[in-house]
Amino acid sequence: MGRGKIEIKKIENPTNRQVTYSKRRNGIFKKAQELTVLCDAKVSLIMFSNTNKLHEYISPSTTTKKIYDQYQKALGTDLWSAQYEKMQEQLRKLKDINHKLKKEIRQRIGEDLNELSIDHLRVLEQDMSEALNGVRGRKYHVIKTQTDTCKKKVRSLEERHGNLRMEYEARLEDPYGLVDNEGDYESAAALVNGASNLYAFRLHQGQHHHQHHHQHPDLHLAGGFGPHELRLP
Amino acid sequence: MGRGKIEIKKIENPTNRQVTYSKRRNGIFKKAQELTVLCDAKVSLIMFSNTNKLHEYISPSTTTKKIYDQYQKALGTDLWSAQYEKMQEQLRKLKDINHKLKKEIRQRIGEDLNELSIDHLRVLEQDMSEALNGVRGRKYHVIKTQTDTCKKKVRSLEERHGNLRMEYEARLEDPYGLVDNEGDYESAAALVNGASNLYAFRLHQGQHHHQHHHQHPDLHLAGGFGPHELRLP
DNA sequence: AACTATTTATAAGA
DNA sequence: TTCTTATAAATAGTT
Repeated sequence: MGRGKIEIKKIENPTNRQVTYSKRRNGIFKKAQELTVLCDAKVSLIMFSNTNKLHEYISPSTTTKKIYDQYQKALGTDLWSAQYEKMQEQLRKLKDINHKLKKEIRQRIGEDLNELSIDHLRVLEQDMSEALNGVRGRKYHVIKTQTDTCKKKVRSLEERHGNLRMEYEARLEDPYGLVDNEGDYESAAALVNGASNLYAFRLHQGQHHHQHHHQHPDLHLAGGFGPHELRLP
Repeated sequence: MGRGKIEIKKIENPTNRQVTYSKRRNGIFKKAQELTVLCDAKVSLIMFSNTNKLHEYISPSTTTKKIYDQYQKALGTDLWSAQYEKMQEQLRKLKDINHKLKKEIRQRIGEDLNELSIDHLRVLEQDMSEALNGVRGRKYHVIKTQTDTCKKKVRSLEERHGNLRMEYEARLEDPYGLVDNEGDYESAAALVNGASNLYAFRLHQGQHHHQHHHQHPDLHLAGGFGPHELRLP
C-alpha cells in the first residue's frame, strides 16, 4: 500500500526505518482503537522501537495491569493473584466492619433509629443511660480531683502567708532591727515582690542591690516555698 | 476499506461483531508482525474479545514477561508493588478508621474515659444526653403508634361485637327463634369465636361441643378483651 | 509534515 | 468459517 510494494524485511536505512515505524505505529494504534470500539474488546498494545522507546495503547475500559492480570489468569494463576485476592477479601471485610461500626455510632448519636424495633430501642436507651451515668461520674471525679488539688494549693498558700506574716511581725519587734516607716515599707514591699528576703533585708537595707533571689534559711525551716511553687499550673 | 464506509462505533449485531473482530484481529496481528520485522521493534499485543477470549501477539525476539518488565522499568513503577502498596495503604487506613470508630463506641458505652479531658467529657456528656433523648423520643413514638393501633383494634372489635349483640337480641324476639338460657350462652359464644353465623346458630343450637376458650359476651360488652390482645407485640 | 499513487485491509455478500 | 470483490484505508516513496 504505497507507491510500490515492499518486501517485509528489516529496513536497513535507519531514517527510513524510523519514519516507517512512526507511520505504522500510528496505523496500528488506530486499528487497535477501532477494534476496541467496534468489537467491544480490550486491547493492550505495548511496543519498543529498536531504540527502546516505549509506546503503548490500552483500551479505555481497562488498565495495563488489569490486562496483565487477566492474561495471567487466562494462562493459569500465580502467587500474585492469590495474594491479591486475599487482600481484596480483607479490604471487603474491613469495609463491612467499618460500615457496621459507623451505623452503631449513628444510632448512639440518635440517628438511624427508625429501623430499630421497640426492644432494640429499649436496650439502646438502657445502655446509653448507663453509659451517660458513667460519663457523668467520670466528669464529677475529674472536677473533684481538680477542685481538691486547687484547695490544697490554696491551703498551703495561706499557711505560708501566715508564717511569713508572723515572722515579719516578730522581726518588727527585734531590738536589732532598724525600725522606721521607710524600713517598714521596704521590707513589706520586698515580701510582696517575693524578690527579697529577711537576711538580705537586714544586711543590705538602704543599698537595694539584690542580684540573687534566694530564701532565708529560717523560711525553709518554717516550711515555706518559693513563689513559683505557689503558682497554679 | 470495504464495500462501504462504516462508522467507528460498537457493532450491535453480535455475529457481525464477532466476524469483524476476527478479521480485524488478523489484520492487526499482521501489522504487528510487519512492524516487528520492518522496524526491528518489539511488540506485545494482548486482547480480550467481548467474550473474554484471549488472543496475543508477541514479537519473536522477546517474551510477554520481558515486555512487561521493560514496560515497568520504562515507567519507573512496578505494577505489582505499586498496586500492593496502594492496597496496603488502604488496609492501613481502614484499620485506623476502624480503631477510631471502636474507641468512640467504647467511650459512648462509658469505657475508656480516663484519657478524656474535662472539656471532652462535657461535650460527650452533652452529646450523649441529647442522643438519649432522641432514643427516648423514638421509643415513645413507637409505643404510641403501637398503642394507637391497639386502641383502634379494640374499638373495631367493640363495634363489631355491639352489632352482633344487637342482631342477636333482635333474633331473641324472633318468633321463629328457639329461645332459652342455654341457647343464649351458645350463640354468644359462637359469635365471639367468629366461627359461627346466625344461620348456623339456628341450625345447631343445642349441640355443645366447644373446643375453644373464649370469654363471656358480657365481658366484651363491658369493653373487656382477652389478655393476649392487651399485650404489646 | 504533506501529497498521492499504489497496495492493503476489509465490509458486505455468497 | 472462508472466499470474493468493490471500496475504504494505509502507506511507500516523493516533495
